[in-house]
Amino acid sequence: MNHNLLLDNIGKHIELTASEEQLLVSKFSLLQVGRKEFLIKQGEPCRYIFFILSGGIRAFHTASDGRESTIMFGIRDWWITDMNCFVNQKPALLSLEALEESALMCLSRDDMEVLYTQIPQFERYIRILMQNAYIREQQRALENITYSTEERYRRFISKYPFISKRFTQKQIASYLGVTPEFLSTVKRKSHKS
Amino acid sequence: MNHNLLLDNIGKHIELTASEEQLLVSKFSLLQVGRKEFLIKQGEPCRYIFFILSGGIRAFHTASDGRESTIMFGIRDWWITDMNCFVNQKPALLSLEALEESALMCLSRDDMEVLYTQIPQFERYIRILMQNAYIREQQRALENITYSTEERYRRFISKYPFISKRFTQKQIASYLGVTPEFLSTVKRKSHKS
DNA sequence: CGTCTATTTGAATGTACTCAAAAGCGGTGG
DNA sequence: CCACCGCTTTTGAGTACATTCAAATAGACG
Repeated sequence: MNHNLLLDNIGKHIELTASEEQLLVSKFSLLQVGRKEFLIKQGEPCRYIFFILSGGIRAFHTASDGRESTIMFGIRDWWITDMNCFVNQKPALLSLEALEESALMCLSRDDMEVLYTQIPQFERYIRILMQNAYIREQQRALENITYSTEERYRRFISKYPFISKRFTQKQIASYLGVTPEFLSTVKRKSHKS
Repeated sequence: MNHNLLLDNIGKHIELTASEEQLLVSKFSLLQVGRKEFLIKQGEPCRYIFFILSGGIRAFHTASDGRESTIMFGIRDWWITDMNCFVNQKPALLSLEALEESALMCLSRDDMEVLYTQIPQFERYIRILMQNAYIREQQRALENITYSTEERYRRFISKYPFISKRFTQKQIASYLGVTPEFLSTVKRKSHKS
């Protein structure tokens, strides 16, 4: 079933009864998207949070001059959304684009609130998720201001080997905050040493 | 009382009964520190999460070459800790230093777990805090890779006017990830335009 | 197979850092 | 309360890092 991966993920952090599992699963719907389709478009409302069953998703921001900054990559077993817009009901600052054929479980904000109230353990699960997300992002901010581009590239590929294999240099460059041309020369110099 | 500010902060997000408030408050202890004292030292364990009643705290990382990267500033009505180390019981990656005389409410990890279990609403409160912290840090990562130093400086002082008045240029530079010398020239050019 | 996009490479330019020295400012002790 | 000391801030010259623009090559997709 589609729900197994989701329930396994949740089961790593909390325990649910069979009826709670049933309620939880009933609030999700399945979405299949193809390459280059968008889950969320910058400027539009963002109604769902997504759990990725398969495929690959990129979350990015487009500045007024057209430059893209990649905020995160999502693959199997990861959650993804524009959290600020999802939680605070604002127009999205991010776009979410499928980089491959992808399958997702979608949960609306209203249903999420229902789950918080009816399954207190679900709120614990999400607390832990948010906590880990916060720790990760703070770590990223630290690395951004502390390390050189070369070191940040090395750390990225060693921390997310799956991602660095499946996504392009250009996308990784926009995650690191450098141009693809510069990342190319950094890699060349890095190999020589 | 010392607890009022804390209970007011919590009360913005959830409602507690009188007995829950009493239990909650009983788990906190008061700590007063002077200028230049440390709450946490990098490399040592980090047992507490702190709620700031008054004063100012800086969280920073020191790299092997001695450079400091400021991760966050904390003032009255804010929570602060090295979350990764507090949650996962690892040696701290950050130091927390008082920049002024400060008063704090301290909560240990074990007591926090007790509160999660005994007061489900407290877990909701922390879920919301973690959610907001995640959103803020993601926003910061976005701004770091998208905007120029001048723009990031402008955004910082307009978002945190209190902080930019109370803390030094050097500290703000280390938060933005540039040298104090460069921040100085950026400010000069920014004024002229 | 052809087209479109990603990647590499190089030259010129701009951004940010290092090092050094002078000026400003705040805290502390006398 | 003032003077000194230490640290922060400013300023400038030289250097290293990173971008822009352009063109050639290589890969991916239909």
